[in-house]
Amino acid sequence: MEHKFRCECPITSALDILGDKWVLVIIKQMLIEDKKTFKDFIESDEAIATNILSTKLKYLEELGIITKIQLPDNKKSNLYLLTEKGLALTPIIVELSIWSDENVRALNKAMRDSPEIAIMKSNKDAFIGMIQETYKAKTEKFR
Amino acid sequence: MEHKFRCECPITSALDILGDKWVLVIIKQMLIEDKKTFKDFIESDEAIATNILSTKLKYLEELGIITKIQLPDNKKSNLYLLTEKGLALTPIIVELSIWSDENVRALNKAMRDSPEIAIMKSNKDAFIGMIQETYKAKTEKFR
DNA sequence: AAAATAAATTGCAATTTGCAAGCAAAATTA
DNA sequence: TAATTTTGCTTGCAAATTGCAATTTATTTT
Repeated sequence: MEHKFRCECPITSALDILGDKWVLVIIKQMLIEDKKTFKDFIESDEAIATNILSTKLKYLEELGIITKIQLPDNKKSNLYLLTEKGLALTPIIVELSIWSDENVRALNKAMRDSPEIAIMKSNKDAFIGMIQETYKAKTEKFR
Repeated sequence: MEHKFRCECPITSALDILGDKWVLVIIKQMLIEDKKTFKDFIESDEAIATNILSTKLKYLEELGIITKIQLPDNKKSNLYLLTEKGLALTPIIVELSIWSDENVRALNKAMRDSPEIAIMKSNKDAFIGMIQETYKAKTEKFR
């Protein structure tokens, strides 16, 4: 459980947790693509390998960013849900979205455009709040 | 120069570029710790290895996130400066800062607290603008 | 001219990521 | 109820990335 941090800097410490190829992708999939089960993540466009997914889900649970839930009527599939700590990553996801739209599009010709990007930019806080409320509304029945 | 992207998602594409242990740390060091030369980065708290620094600086230059500059009076040390594309990462750095202050502090006892965090939260946009303007003011003499 | 400095590069070890296959428990189908 | 499929996860091994230590080259400084 004890995490290794490179130094005393808050930003670097955040990146000690989030700074890798998969962690924020998994958060994004939960937050805005409605992914909840192991299967959901495996079938996503990003095509994460099962061993890596398994490792990252455990890691995120240990850090309190997600929780693993067993439904009473289904003992096979688990549900992975964002905690408040995980939901609080929404502003970072939104800023990544905006930066990407403006600066990565030229490099990735295949990138899809999000119609919400204009709304997102014109009223960031409202957009962030809306995403978080939508997520809570969709998941509260499982908790 | 051609970058590999995992899929069509803008957020994942941003993370294909930024999602690793070092890229955003280097950006942070330039933006708010005034690091400009190879030596500056090497001597930082994060203690990046020279081979990795060298690789990442080339990578960031290729992507147009930083530029490498030779001063006329010094042919030995190079200056690495953020481009507009790099400066546009400021909101992401600020959001990482806020999330870390609220959610990582408990895990990293050694983390220093930033007195600016209250101002940062109360007026995000102004704070972001201030950081960007300060950076531009400090670096314009080299361009 | 000699020493020191900045910016790398190189070789090798350790860690992380990725692929393919396998496996156990639960759920579905025949 | 027996056979099959699905879900979540583990394991073995290959490939890629990261890290350390030593070396190198081109400038500056002494």
